[in-house]
Amino acid sequence: MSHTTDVEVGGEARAQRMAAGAAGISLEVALVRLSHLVQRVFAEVSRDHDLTPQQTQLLCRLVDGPVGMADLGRMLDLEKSGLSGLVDRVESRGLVARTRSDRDRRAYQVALTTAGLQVGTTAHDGVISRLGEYVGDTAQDDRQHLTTLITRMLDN
Amino acid sequence: MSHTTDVEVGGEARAQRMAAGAAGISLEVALVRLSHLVQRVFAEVSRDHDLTPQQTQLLCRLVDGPVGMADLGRMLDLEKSGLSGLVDRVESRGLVARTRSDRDRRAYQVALTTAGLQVGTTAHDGVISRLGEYVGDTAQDDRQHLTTLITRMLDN
DNA sequence: TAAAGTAGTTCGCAGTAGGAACGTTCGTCA
DNA sequence: TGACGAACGTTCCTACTGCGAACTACTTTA
Repeated sequence: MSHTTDVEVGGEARAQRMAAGAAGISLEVALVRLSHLVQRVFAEVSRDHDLTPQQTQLLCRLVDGPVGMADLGRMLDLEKSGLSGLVDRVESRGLVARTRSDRDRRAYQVALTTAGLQVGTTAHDGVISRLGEYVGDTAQDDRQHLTTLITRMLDN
Repeated sequence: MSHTTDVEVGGEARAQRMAAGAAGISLEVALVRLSHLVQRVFAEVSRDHDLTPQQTQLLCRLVDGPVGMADLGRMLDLEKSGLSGLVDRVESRGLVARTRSDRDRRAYQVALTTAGLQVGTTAHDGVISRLGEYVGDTAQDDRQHLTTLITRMLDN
């Protein structure tokens, strides 16, 4: 009854499609590949700063100012327990600090420390500039247009 | 000398920018957000199939036919040890099988089993169709425009 | 003021992912 | 042919990720 009884191989029939590159693909597939590229950029930049991609993501989300845990969880699509752990680890590196909210004494505000602001800013800039290299020399009009298209997807 | 000595909070100055939504952002930031959206779609679809996002990613990469471990590692940006573990876990669910290559007796070919092809195909289709919903009623011209930009980035 | 809801934490667990050390097999060069 | 270096994978170890459940503490509501 184990899985070893059924290991017939399937799917060879589709192998004739072009195997690599990014030629002749649909927008949806392109989006998946793009996401992968962005993740890789994050991973590379993170390594430069001795952070994990998620930690970098957290720092980048804080450069515009402190955010409450609940909002942060929504931003990062994390369950509260997962976020607790992430903030714990980054806090233990002295990059982030928790402060009790004045209005609601249950809630925390998560803010960058001085060191965290430094790391977060350069990491953020690093991600943006590397992505900029991939985007290349696109006219300002096109950039604006594409940004609008993407924004519409995001607001969906 | 511990980190607890320096927890001054910085970065408040930037807080005046608009905090939420996707308004007034650069193309690069839009790309990061978009990547996040794709990851979320993967997570949702994966949950429907009782898989993790990475396992889904693996299956989706195999629907076009068997792939060697080394190529798979390049595709998924994984170190060989990480890939070993991933394939182990998916294999133990009977969704994938390793076969020794004929030409090179060190190498494996990873292929979907019959069950794996089923799951992989529906997961793949699920991701594509959900992304299609986000793309929504984007004009054909605009779709093409976006696809072209992304393709150029990927070929970089 | 009691009940219900919200904000976070802790714990346990499975999965992710890198690095180092290792065994095999392959290709090449003397 | 035989030795050596390179390539393909695996195992072990470690830190991190992220979910769910149970819990504490504060807030809101009725």
